[in-house]
Amino acid sequence: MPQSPETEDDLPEQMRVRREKRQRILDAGEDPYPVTVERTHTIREIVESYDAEGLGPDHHTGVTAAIAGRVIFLRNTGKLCFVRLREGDGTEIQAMLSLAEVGEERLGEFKQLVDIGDHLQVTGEVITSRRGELSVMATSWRLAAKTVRPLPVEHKPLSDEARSRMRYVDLIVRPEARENVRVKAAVLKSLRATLDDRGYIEVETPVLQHTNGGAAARPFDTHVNAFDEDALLRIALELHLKRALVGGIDKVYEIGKTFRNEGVDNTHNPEFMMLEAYEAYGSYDTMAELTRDLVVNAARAVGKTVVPARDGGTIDLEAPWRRATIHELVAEATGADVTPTTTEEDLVALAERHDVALQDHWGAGEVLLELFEKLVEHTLIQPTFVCDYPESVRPLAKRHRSVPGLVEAWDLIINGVELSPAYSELNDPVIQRERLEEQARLAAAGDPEAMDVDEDFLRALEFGMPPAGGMGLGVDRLVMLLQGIGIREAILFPISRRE
RNA sequence: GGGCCUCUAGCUCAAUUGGCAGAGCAGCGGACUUUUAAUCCGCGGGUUGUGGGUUCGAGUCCCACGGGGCCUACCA
Repeated sequence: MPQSPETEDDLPEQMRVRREKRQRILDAGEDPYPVTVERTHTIREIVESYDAEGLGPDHHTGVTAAIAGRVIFLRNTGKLCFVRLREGDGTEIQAMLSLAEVGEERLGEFKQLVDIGDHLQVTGEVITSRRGELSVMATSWRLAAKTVRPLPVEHKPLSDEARSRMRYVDLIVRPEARENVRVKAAVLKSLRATLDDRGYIEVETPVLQHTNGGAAARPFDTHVNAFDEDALLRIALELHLKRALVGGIDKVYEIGKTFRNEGVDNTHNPEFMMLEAYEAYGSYDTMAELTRDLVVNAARAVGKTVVPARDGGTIDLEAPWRRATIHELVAEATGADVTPTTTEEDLVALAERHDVALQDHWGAGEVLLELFEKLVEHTLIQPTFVCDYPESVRPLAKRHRSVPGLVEAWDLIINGVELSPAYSELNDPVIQRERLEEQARLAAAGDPEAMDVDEDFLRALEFGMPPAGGMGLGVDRLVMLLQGIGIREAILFPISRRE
């Protein structure tokens, strides 16, 4: 835990010692935090250039290198010191400091002043040690940046709390933490590449909004001082990307943060990365193909096309994906006959038989959705497109081309978790207004997640939005799936309470 | 929101029935020119989350508050 002691005397012993070392360096006329240090090679360049086994032990390459990295291991023996340096990508190399090469004074200072955790620069010949390990035999050393706080023990895992609160420390001591960062970057790069290859245009749209819309969620409140107006943080990207569609950006996507002022648990963080893509003249069928490509390409990009499932099995993302209607899935799970014409009364009775609690104001659509979420969703381990929802639970989707009462929408479930929704997008401004006004009635009745009537969005639709397919994808959840980790590991700096 | 668990040295964890607060790593001093979580000798390091209470005596028991976790509920 960070501390702010009143005086130096209050510092924990190890911090006091390290501060004293910093001061001693200053007193000796050296800079413990130089602007820059000499660096002729990255550690990676050296490690990749030499094959220590091929060279054999005690080999001298005759090549002099200046390298820098964080001290992660230190062995101060009498006249020969060993120090393991690591650079940001995780590459490590050993440096050796001998009495013969650096002299008694500098060797003594090294032992006195350098700690595990410091950033250190050494210059010397690239050699192999007597044990055959690729090393730099230093002729000089210099601190690149002094570390005044002791690092945690490398061999014991940090507590979960310390991991997420002090990710900077987690990244130093845990390779998986570093890997998660790089995997997420690779996933983002792959998502963009898949979309860019198909001719999609990336845009950015406002985070600060006047109305709540695009999803069912509680927003964060904020305030715009310049207008003295209250505002909201967006819960989805949808309504602005559709405005872009109206304007003729026929294939459009955005990757960005969205914010939902709701629960925090192992699959929910209040701010999270969302991808949404819209394609003019597409439909939820073309979005299914796109989504599968996005997920499979991302999986290939990080070399994880077969991932562990939470039921102990595995998921082969390259295998065929199932497609089933929500009615079929609920029927399958309950053994009851469930179809789009099943009455609300029968659905309520079915919920009672399966101990699914309902809310009074729900209609048939909400009851069906609740049955699905409580009885089916967590059982869908292999990738499944859950299709064709009741109109009332998907207010932004277009009516089904052949089944009355349904809309063309699907949810992709993998490993029991919703990863991606998609619609054939509603573009009739009259019906859209009716649906949003119904949402506004729910909001007025106290539903904190209901959407507002976004008059500007409706005005845009009135100018004509082409028929379109649209999809969304939770980027953090894709990383969770590929890495088999929770959301607090998939997000570099997840939310936590003020300390 | 409800229930259960947890918070002790820089880190990870011990501490019997309420009876001197400990270990490993890390740190400090010493030895060691080939170490890999070195080894050996010696030494420091604590407001036991915070505030109350019970008690001759509290890390331990009670109350309140705070942080974290799990389950549950809610929330796509």
